Amino acid sequence: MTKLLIYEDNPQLREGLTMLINGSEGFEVLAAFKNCNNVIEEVTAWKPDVILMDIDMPGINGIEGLKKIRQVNDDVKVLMLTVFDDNKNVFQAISSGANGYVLKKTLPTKLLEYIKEAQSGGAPMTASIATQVLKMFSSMNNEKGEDYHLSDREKQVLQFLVEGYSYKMIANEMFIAIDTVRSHIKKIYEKLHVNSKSEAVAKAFKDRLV
Amino acid sequence: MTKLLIYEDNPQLREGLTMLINGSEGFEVLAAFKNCNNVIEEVTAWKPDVILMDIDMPGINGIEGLKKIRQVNDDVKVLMLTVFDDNKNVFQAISSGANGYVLKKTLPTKLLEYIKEAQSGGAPMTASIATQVLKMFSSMNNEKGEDYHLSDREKQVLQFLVEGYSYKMIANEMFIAIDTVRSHIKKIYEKLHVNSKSEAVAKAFKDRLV
DNA sequence: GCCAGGATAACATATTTATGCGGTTGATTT
DNA sequence: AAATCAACCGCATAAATATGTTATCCTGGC
Repeated sequence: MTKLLIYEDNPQLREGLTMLINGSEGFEVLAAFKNCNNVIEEVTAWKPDVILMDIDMPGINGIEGLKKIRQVNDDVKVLMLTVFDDNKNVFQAISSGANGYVLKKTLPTKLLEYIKEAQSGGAPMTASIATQVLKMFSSMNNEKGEDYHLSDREKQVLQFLVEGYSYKMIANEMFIAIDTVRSHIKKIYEKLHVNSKSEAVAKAFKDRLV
Repeated sequence: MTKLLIYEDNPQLREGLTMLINGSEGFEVLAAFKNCNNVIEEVTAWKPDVILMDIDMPGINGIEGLKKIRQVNDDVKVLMLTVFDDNKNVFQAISSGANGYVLKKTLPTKLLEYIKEAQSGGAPMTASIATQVLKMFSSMNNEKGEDYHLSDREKQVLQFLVEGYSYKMIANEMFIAIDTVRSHIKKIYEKLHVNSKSEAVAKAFKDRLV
């Protein structure tokens, strides 16, 4: 028997979800709340297997509710519900420890599948969410920004800078004179539009040149 | 009609997949190959909607095959198949432009669902894969490393360093003497175990202190 | 054959940074 | 009351960095 808690501010949807789930074999809604004001106490008292958490709630929103839950319980599976599939929320929910992220419009029978999937350690996501997650992922390390037209040698020097090498050390590593290192670095600064080592390093990280 | 290509070195599985898919309403396997040696030519010639790509193949493996495909075609949906759900492959596949990632053991009917999902722009993943993806994600930005015990003021100074400010500018911004800035920075270096501005900046990025 | 651009190098100079030492003050803890 | 610690400030010195200018060599493209 899968025991659930529901957090959803819309009364119709809250009731609807409760009815749907309670009417299904193997599921039981322990309680349903309209806000997260006492989420910690409620979760510790009821000890549910899975929590359905609406994201868009007045007062304490779903993400904050999720964070509160994770302060006291890492085991309960939390399935985020939302009408929007906007980027920011997905990312935040995931990094805050959500176990799944489903759109409200995908409700009817699939939801029960998702709940089971979450309970058994999976990470259910509706297709559109999964796509977003993959996009974020692949955009995160996409092809080391080839945009500044750094020459091979300049890229090499920048790499050393990022690793904290001094000019002298770089000259040694690359078997060139320190003055040549200077020349390269000056060129790099021009191309990156910076004027100090640490700015160059910061830019390298930000633009994933390294 | 969804048109597919299959890349799978195991003859039994290759045949089995072809049979299964061809026997299903609305799907057609254009061809099935046992390696990726001519993947570019094959894909351009057949123009499939979806490609099933085994990861663990001798010679050119599935990831490399995927990369080759992406050199010439960004539209075709590529669904990776594997027996293992090891971390490295998942990550590589995703960043190389895979549209989905499913375990071979989840084959029978679900696979057809996954294919349809991929074709319609979704990102089908088996539960265990999705879990991994989420884990990677959340491990990537977990709780701005509060581990170095930087004081509030030190964090502030570090922030300025990251933004490329010189000591003098920091002193101005913070309404303190430049010597105080020095003191703070020295303390920061001790705590971060570095000994230059750029190293501190690099560490700040790496450990997500900023 | 000429030209652009990358890689190399040298020299000079001003500024910034790193490091050592010293100190005062005020808030918090023990 | 003593101890601790963050925040503040000063002075001195050596090293590293930033900036400018100039020049050679080599390579690939027009």
